[in-house]
Amino acid sequence: MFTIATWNINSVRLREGLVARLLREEAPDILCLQECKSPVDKIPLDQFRALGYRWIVARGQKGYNGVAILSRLPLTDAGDRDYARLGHARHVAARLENGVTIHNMYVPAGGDIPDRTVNEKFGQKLDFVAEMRDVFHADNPQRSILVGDLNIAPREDDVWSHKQLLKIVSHTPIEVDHLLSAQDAGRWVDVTRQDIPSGLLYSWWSYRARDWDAADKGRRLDHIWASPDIANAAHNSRILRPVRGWDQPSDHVPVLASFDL
DNA sequence: ATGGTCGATGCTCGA
Repeated sequence: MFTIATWNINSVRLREGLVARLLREEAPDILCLQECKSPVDKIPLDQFRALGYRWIVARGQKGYNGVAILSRLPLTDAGDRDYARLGHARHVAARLENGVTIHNMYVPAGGDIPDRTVNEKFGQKLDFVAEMRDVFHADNPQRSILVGDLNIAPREDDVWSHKQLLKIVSHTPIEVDHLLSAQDAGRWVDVTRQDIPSGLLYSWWSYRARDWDAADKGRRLDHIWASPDIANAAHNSRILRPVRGWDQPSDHVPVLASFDL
């Protein structure tokens, strides 16, 4: 059995202490981070290594994006893909000794206006997710786990108000269609919703609220998917809402799942 | 309809 966590950390250097706290308190076997906002050689790896996370696979760039996989189980670098040819560090994969492949993804946020004719970033987001669909269609994932900040909340109960968010980037019908097409192309199972089939679930709350907890205007942007051959091994999904209340928090909280493999 | 807050960078952009 192993546990995996995904967390958009919004600067791994600023929040090195929060990462260490999560590793100490939850001790996931694998932690996938997004928005590290750091070149790989400036990620503070020594503290993570000291906590037992000796295997690290990462892609980085200065100031923006960046993905990293910290693991206390041996794993090897399984490459990356430049989805939508953006030249951004938004994907990296790793392989465990049991043959399981882990994809760590950071889908573009997509800007404010949900119209690709006036907002290039929205088009890039759609293209990114469409390429995910094509890749998974061409080569159906097996013994694979996909985690990350997908920046789309697909279900009505993944947002605080379905109606009020229909024209808000992250919950527009075209984004949801794209995400579900990518999920379906790979026969991916949404592990979090397999474990927690109903009810409101959020993994992100904006910084721009006076009181994020009281307002509770969240969205489920962070996901854990599994290929169908291992999806029944998944259990014990959790979203760590209290982490949003830690000092100097990320606007995202960790999402976890366990796999009996 | 608007503005609200973060982080990295370097006096602005992306989220």
